[in-house]
Amino acid sequence: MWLPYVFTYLKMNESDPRATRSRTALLNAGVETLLQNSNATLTEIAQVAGVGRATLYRHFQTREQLIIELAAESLMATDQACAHIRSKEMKGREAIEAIFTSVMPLADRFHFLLSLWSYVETNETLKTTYHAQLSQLKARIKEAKLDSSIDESLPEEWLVCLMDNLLYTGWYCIATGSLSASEASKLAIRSFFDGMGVKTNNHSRDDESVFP
Amino acid sequence: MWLPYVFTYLKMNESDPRATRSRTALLNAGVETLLQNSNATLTEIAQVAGVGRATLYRHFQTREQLIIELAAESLMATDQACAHIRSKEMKGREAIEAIFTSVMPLADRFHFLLSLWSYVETNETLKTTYHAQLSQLKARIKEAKLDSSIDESLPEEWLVCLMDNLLYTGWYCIATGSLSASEASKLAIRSFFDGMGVKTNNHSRDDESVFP
DNA sequence: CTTTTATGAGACGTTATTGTATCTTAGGTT
DNA sequence: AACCTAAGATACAATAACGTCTCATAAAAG
Repeated sequence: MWLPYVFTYLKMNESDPRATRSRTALLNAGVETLLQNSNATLTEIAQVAGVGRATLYRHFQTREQLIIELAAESLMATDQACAHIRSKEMKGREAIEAIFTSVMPLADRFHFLLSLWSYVETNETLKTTYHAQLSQLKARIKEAKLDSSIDESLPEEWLVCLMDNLLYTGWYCIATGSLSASEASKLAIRSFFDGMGVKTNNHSRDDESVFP
Repeated sequence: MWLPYVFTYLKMNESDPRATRSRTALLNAGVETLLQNSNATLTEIAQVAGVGRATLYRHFQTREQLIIELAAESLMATDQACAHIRSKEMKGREAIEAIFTSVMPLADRFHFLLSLWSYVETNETLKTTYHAQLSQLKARIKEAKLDSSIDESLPEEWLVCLMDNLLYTGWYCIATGSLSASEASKLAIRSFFDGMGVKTNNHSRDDESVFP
């Protein structure tokens, strides 16, 4: 499992099952609590985790370090969700559809990451990882333009931001319970390539309507 | 001009030019400062406004009241930007295109409103206004489905959230300087109805590409 | 069974921000 | 010119949250 090499703070033996249990509980509680309220206190996070506040401070030196590590885990989760896209060397539209399909079940983590971006911006390791992901995404967009899946006149920044926000839209609809992750990813793919108009020609891979 | 009837707190004569000047400066500084950092302090807001902190407290009883009033102004701004759509009784796709065109120059206010939603949720007047706007938007979407501009199988919640996020995408690109409000609204309209694929048929009103 | 170590509870100090109050000054009205 | 009133500076009190420290307990290791 990914080791938090981004910083070296460590007060105890991480292989002790009590320490592993506490740390995992804190990270999970951190995402859950901070997604609901980005100003949630450390006391609230510890309570949700079911551990003492002093224990939280044994695992994370400061509030900022907890958040940085939560952001690192979210980045790593989305990165690992896309690992098969790299290993299979998917390109263009195929890769973009796979990104939507793979990341949408993690849309909560993705949204969480964006909501705490001001913390992430100060951490060089996280910025490096994020920018590596962004470069790969831009390469896939460029390929989709070459294979005529995307109109090549469209600005790259708009396309990247649109993909981010389609993931957000999916997260929102999943969170409110109106869509499953699968439905949301299909709608995101359709929104991205075909828009919300009535379908008039058959260049979409998934031809049948998302809803009967 | 819209009077903040949502609450009756008022310590001084609002028609005094000094009071009007201070209040306007505080509201503008409030949006600017809180957009950058939703946790900005009242001291920071007063400094950006160029008024004393005590003056801020003469105009707004608490931090929360300032924010509620900022949200009210943002709601009113977007509502007034769409007034001509109502007065001309625009429907369906025409109305939706006009919404994008009218609101996009106010995308910063719109984004600001969404970022402070947790405050708004506690204010009945703001919620009422927002839900009235939402009902009108849903009516326009329903009309667009009837005039075959939107695939009627698509879920309403997705469509509404997508429009919100297209405005956010526009705001982001305007804020980073890569697009003008006009360019952004055209891209939002195209993204919404046609998606990012290569154009293969001519059902869009604005047929020429956004970019040559 | 003994030793080691992670943890929980609680006390404490520090800091930042909010909110209140007062006095003096200067802008606006009559 | 006189009067009224909005504002700026500053001091003060209260509160919330962060971060540190200590002691006793219990879980894990040997």
